[in-house]
Amino acid sequence: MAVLVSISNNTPHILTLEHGCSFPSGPLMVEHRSLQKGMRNWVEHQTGLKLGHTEQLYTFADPLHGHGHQRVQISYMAFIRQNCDHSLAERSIYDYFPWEDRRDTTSCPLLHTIATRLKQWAADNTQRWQRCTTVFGLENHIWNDELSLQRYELLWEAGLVPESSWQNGAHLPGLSMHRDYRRILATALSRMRAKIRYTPAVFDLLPRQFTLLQLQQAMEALAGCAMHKQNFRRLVQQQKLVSRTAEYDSSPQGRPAQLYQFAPETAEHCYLAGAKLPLPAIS
Amino acid sequence: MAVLVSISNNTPHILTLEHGCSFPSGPLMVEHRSLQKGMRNWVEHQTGLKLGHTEQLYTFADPLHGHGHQRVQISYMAFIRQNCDHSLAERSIYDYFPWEDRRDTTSCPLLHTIATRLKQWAADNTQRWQRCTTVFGLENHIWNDELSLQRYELLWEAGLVPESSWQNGAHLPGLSMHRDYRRILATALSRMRAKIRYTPAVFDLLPRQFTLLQLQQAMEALAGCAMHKQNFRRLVQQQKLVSRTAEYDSSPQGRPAQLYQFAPETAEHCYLAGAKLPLPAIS
DNA sequence: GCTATATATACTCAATAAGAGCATATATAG
DNA sequence: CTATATATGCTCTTATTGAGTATATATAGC
Repeated sequence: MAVLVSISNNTPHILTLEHGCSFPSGPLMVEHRSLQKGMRNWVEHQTGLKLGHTEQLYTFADPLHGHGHQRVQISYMAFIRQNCDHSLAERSIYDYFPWEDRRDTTSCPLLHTIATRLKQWAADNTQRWQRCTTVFGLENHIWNDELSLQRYELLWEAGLVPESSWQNGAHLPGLSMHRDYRRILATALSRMRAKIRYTPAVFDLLPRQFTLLQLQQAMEALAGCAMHKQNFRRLVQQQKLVSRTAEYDSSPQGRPAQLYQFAPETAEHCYLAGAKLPLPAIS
Repeated sequence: MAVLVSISNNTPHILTLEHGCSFPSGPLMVEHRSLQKGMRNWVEHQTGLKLGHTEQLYTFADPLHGHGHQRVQISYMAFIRQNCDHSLAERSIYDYFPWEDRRDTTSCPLLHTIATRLKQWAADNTQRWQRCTTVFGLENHIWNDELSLQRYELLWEAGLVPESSWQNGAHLPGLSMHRDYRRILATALSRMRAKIRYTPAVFDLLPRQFTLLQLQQAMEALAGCAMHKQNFRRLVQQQKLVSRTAEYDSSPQGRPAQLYQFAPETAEHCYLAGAKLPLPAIS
């Protein structure tokens, strides 16, 4: 099972089947040297895509409906370069987790709803409310973009998503998926946010040549929060992550942006985090 | 397959079988609700141990010797509280990776050896040498404790460990394991170093009550580098991670240290990194 | 009681790194 | 010439962190 991630319209998307309800998947092939090679192989056959940065997410027992059997599912996450052709349906990751996109924070009504309903759920259980505040960055806590899985699990426990068996009252907006696939997606989101921060994995999502603004917007799209332009560029250029090319972007308007390319000298490690815009604490 | 980690003698240890060459392992049980539950179950049956922080490491295809078949191996890492009784043989993690223990950096001859041999291997391949310097913190790079897997893989590629098929000349000191289990162990080391930094997982390795020095020494043991005492305490107490108990350590000599316990209010997230002692760059 | 020892604390200080703002340069379309 | 959108340069404040100095506290042994 593969969570295939790409960026379009400045938003992270996944490639889905069954109207956005499941991921492409394939068989465990014995003849391949490794499981990852096998996965690359069937993804390529199904979609014709070349995969960039790839990592294993999680292996779990998938109860086959109807039978008393279980099947082992191994989930992967892989990055796909922008503007690649394929036949699968793209969905925005934030269609599944609207609360994870905080790029536009000018009054975020959804988070208010969540806070209110979580407070109802926590009631007078202070430890439970403590968890809510740290995970959702409420009160005087700060929002941590890598806690997307914990947030989803908290909403699940609180019965605010349709997947919860004891779901009571209106659930939150956001597309659902089959089985516990939305949980896998939350895991993938958390992983990709961690990965782009400390490794040059973003460059596998961008075209070979890109403007610094495109790079920043890709980071913002994945992290789900806006960044300070000057500080971001300071960070990128200090680390010599990119080198300028001779070409310029043929943008419709304004000064043409210089095109850059990834300079893979520092391939193992980098730091692309900081430079955030102020995220007002929501109480 | 489970990498069971505990701390004794201020050093991280793993529980092993076959003279330190393999990990305890058990069957995939269909009747359990999740794979992790199943793993906990057979570990408990084999060893009688209660597991603390547990996470899945990696799933891989294990070629069964002799047959043309493969088997799927799911590896886990789990923490075990100090002073627990069990029947398995303990081995220091640093018996397998001597270069990963940098707590005593007063002239480290092994890293000099590694640097020399890697330089021979890199020869005039500058990109290769670049990788060596970033991963091993050579020249003006800093040592990153979480890159233990990359370091092992680099040594493997360079033919400096006995597992490399093209291993040429004398290999580095350090115990080996069956199959590619030492690679799994390197993954586990990297993961545990990352985990203790951002979560309160260390507390699953310590006794319920511990002194701040014990806590620091546990962190140092896992991270493989020494820390600055005052700064470490500042960090721990700023975050209110621990609360003092009424009791004191009955130490043989010196002022008795106060015993603390984990204060799980901040259960989801914390930061226990900094406060390192200077690590001289080795060139 | 004095000393050696090992711990526990209290501060200070300098060097970065990070967040945030202001200003200006540059190119294009209309 | 102007509106627009981008690309840069520079400053300033604040928080964090690495590192050092000094001192307080309790115990065991003499």
